[in-house]
Amino acid sequence: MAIRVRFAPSPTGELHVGGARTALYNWLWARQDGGVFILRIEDTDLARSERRFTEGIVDALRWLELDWDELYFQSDRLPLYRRYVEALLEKGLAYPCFCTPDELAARRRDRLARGQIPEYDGHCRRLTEAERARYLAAGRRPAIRFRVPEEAKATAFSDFLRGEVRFRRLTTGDFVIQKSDGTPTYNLACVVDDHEMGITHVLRAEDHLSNTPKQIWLYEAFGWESPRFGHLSMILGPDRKKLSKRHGATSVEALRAQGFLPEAVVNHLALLGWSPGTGQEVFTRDELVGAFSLRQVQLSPQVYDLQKLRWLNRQHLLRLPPEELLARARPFLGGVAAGVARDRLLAALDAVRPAIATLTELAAHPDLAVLLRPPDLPPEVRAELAAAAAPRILEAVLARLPRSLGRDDLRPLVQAVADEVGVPRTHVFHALRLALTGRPEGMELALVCAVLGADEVRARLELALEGEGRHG
RNA sequence: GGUCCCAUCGUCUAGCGGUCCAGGAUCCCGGGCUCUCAUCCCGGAGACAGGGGUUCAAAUCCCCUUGGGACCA
Repeated sequence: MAIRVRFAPSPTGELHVGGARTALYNWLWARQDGGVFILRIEDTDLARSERRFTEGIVDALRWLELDWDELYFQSDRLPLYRRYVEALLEKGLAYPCFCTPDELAARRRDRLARGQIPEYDGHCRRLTEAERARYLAAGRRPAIRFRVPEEAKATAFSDFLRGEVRFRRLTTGDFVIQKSDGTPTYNLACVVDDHEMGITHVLRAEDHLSNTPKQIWLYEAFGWESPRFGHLSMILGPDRKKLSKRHGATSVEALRAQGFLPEAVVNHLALLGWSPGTGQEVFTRDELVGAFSLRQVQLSPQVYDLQKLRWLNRQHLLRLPPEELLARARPFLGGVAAGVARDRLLAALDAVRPAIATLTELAAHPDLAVLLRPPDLPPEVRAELAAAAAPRILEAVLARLPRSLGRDDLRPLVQAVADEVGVPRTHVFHALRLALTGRPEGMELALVCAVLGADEVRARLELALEGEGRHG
């Protein structure tokens, strides 16, 4: 039977890299297994969920091209959860709890002071009908708690990534499954949905490991077969703490804005906690679907590292066809590319790409601006071009400039000019570079000339000489 | 505080009892290529947390300690 897996984010923030990795691993598994990948938005916490986050997460997953087969919103399913809570109440497996947050907090302090575990003390476990009626009459809205069976306090399950996980005892007592406002808690909604949706394997991060026993008891209370659970490691920041906003670019959205390619982000996330064992580092999405295996996932937490992402991004950038590179770079180019002919743009982007790691760097690279339009020559550059042999060098280049200037044509030309003027070849390169680009460093000059073309080179040289005349 | 998970170069990892004085990638450093800055190529530095076992043999298995993380509050 094919697997049914899901990714179930809460829309309380942007999609961060940890969530994205969980989504990716589920997706890879489903795709290579011919299974079903379900996206479920866990938006029952009305206070913390926001629509814009839902949209952001969905956008981010689309951008990563992690397509889902089914989509659900828990907020559409509230009556369902209530019905199942009702069923537990009827079976006596759950009960209303009228304790207020203040009362709970006070009693928890008491327990702590006496050195006891700060679990729920079961205050409302055995209320009589009369007592319940009195609370209701007083206007108290009850939460619903799950009655944890004594024998369930020690429980174990087989994690399909970690093997046997054994909990010696529970530390929370009867836990809430429905809040006093009638909305379900995470564990309840999660169990109901995983069952209703026929989830076969729950592949999620380690932060849910300690929730698993509670969910298993719920499955038992409902009389359902539970899915199999597997818990991935956490992704940490450089300080080895759970990744959060203060670590900078931790959301997929932020990575996108910084000019990372989705295929690079996917590649990087795949390698963060998984290894093919072959030494291959650069993967296309299809290659990942073929190579990925849960047997090779690392259980220790990993530190998120932008360096490796940058390197991978560069590898993927280098592999893009020029047309595709332009399409990807477009949103980042802004005014730099305004009014530039398409062919020139294609050639310029292609020429600059070995020098950069991200699309933002590409757009901001000085070499790119210089290839797209003539530079303003700064005063010190003008001065240098007016001094010594520079004017003679430029004149000589102009005189020998061929009709078309390929990448291999510059070197002989420079050599000839050097011989003619009687200066070292490097002086010719230097003067030419200054005149053409306005800067002392930059990409290979022959490439600059090839991209610019003979006409543009001539125009820029004339401009430089003219300027020299004016200021000389 | 309790419960659970984890432990190989700074980082991501290979290694699943002998082929490991531990391999790859990234980062860093040096050299080469070169008109410059990069790219690229070559080289270098850099790790089995500690201690006990088990075994002819342990990075690999077990235990303890230490460390890191998560969850419940």
